[in-house]
Amino acid sequence: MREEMTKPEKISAEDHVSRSISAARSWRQSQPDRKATINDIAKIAGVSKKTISRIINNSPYVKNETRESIKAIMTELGYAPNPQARGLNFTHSFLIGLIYDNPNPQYVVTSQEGVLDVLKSTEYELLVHPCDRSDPSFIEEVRNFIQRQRLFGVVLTPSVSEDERLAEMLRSIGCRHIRIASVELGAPEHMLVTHDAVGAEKAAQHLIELGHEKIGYLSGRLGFRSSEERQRGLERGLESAGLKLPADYIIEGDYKFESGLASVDKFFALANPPTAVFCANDQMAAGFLQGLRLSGRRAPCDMSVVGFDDFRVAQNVWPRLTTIHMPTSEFARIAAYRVLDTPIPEKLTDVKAPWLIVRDSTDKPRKT
Amino acid sequence: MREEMTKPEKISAEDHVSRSISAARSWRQSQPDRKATINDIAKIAGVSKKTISRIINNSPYVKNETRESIKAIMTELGYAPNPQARGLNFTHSFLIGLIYDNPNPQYVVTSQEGVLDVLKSTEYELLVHPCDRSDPSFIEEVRNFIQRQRLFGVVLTPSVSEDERLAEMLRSIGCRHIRIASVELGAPEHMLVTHDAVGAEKAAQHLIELGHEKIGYLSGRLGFRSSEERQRGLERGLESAGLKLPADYIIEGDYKFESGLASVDKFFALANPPTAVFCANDQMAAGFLQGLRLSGRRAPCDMSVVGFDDFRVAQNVWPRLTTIHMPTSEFARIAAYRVLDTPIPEKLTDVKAPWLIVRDSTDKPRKT
DNA sequence: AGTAAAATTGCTACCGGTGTCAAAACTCTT
DNA sequence: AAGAGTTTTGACACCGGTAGCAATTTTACT
Repeated sequence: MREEMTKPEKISAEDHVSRSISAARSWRQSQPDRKATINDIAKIAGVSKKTISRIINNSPYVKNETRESIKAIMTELGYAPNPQARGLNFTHSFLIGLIYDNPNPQYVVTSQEGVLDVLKSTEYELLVHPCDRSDPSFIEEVRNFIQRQRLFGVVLTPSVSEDERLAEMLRSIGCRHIRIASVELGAPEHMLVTHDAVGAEKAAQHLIELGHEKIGYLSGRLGFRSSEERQRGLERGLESAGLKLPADYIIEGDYKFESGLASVDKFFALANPPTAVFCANDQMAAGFLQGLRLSGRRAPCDMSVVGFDDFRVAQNVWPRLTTIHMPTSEFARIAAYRVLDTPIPEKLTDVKAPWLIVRDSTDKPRKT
Repeated sequence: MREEMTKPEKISAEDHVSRSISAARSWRQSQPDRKATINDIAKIAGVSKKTISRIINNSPYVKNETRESIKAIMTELGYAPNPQARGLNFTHSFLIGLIYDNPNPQYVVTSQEGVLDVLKSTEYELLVHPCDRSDPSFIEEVRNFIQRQRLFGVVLTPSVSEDERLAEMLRSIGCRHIRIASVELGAPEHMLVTHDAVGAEKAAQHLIELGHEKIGYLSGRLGFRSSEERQRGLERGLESAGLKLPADYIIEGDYKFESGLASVDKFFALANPPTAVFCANDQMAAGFLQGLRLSGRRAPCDMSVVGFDDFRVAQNVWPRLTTIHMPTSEFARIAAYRVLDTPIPEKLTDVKAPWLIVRDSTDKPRKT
């Protein structure tokens, strides 16, 4: 198309690219098992480091032709910039932390993989960091971790996410953070609210629709916001049907299977036992089902049981649990996007409060 | 003790230290929210960077007095060297990778925390990396991950640990690695063998001692070494009692709950069903128990069931599972020590093959 | 005290990138 | 063809560390 003299110094863009590629190939010949650095790429392309750097960082100030041939070289050599070296200039590394103290492996793995899924298409990596809130130096310990690694930001899951001192520390050292929690505890820009109460309310409604009027609550660990919120939601649901949650219908659990099992006797020791129990999580509900069986009873005929979380256990017990589905993975993804300050994809923008999944552990109360 | 003139230039070591500390304090005054770097420490201590570096790296060529006062400054300022900057000089970062594709969250979390527990007292951090062996570019993907992050080393858990192409790639790029696997697959210096067959043999012995002679096997996913090994162990146990595992007593599962559930009908469809079933993992055993119940049967009276792993689910089902305890966390720790090339603490040196845990899902066969 | 050996310490370059700012190479006008 | 404005590019210092080797101080010994 274009009319050009075939002067040696006037070569087309394609030629430029293929010339670069062959330069890259011959470099690889001479340096078989060394990974290319920015300097190598610069040398091969015959430009300065800075220009390569511009391409790494998507600077617009690079001629298209130059960009093409450099990119060709990078592809040819499988070049990837060293994140450590990059992080050295910025004040942070390209690492995100996932800070958790949740004892439920399913929860941990689900959140973890949610975050990882988002990071996969970025230059960031995930550092996992379990912690122990009961350790007096735990704040210090987390701070050291963050500062040593120059973390870009962290995602906090319940129940560490509920810790105000931790949040304050993060604020004070200027570390980006998103707290996944059942309710808004602090500055909204750092919160990702899972609205446990709304989920619990749906559990209540479901039981009420089935005809239950005497509904008990098996709580999670004392002092955990999630447990309080789930109770609050239950109460709200009962209230809007003109019902109440009497104090003796609340049995204290600790989110573990055993406490669910043990609670059965406590509920049935009541003068007027409930006909349905809402458990603060699936683990306890599974324990509850087992406790029922141990005492010669069965769900749902002797007692309706509702769980919370909808982890795999909910489908692995018999009867399979009616439960509240918590979109844990989705929340983790959203948290990751927000930590990175990246727009949240449409698919996730309407992730909402947890919802009800009806299975086999709930039915009408026996004596209507 | 020592006789000394109180010349001004002769000050005691303690003075030196306290002088350094107050210098550090006043530095912090002037730079309230900046983290100290090696340069700051050097300036405060009045020595060169290199000397600080020597202390960071435990070089013996530093006078004790100097060391003390510099250490005091570091402690006072909470100084920690930037691992990125350090990694830039070495050919690797201070990051360890945990590469997994195990779908069992309990397994993942247990291994992960085992490794983390070891890394806690080191300068290394853990990068988790789930992967998908069915993805054709998975080797490439893992290689990119390792090379981009300049990982110091990786721990591989089953079943990625069984992948020979992956192991070959790691060898070729010179990345330290330990493969946790049920049997020795490659160079022993890279293997950590869990001896699943030995565990399975114990399961067989247990059932045989109870009087079972017709023992079935519910396999894990086809092509997984762990499943093959567990079968091999079972067969070995049977053989040494003069028994055999007939081909139709082997039902194919996939390690998931559902396949355990579904297998019940298959076993009972046999002309001469077994009186006991050894399941390749607890998940399937839990499913098997559920399947029994669904078909109106019960363990252990209608069928004895043995699992493998001893994860929490084993205690959460009813009847609680007799199973083979796999010391997953301990193996993960050992792998971590070996990747770091650190001596393995005594407590772990005698971690051995998995062992039997007898609970409620096994008993004598009904008709003796 | 003088000197060699040993113990400390610092200088300088470098790891693989990025920021600043000025220089060079193009446009477009006139 | 020169001048002015834009677009590209590069030189250089620097991020926070480490390595090699030379320089300095201390110690031991005559």
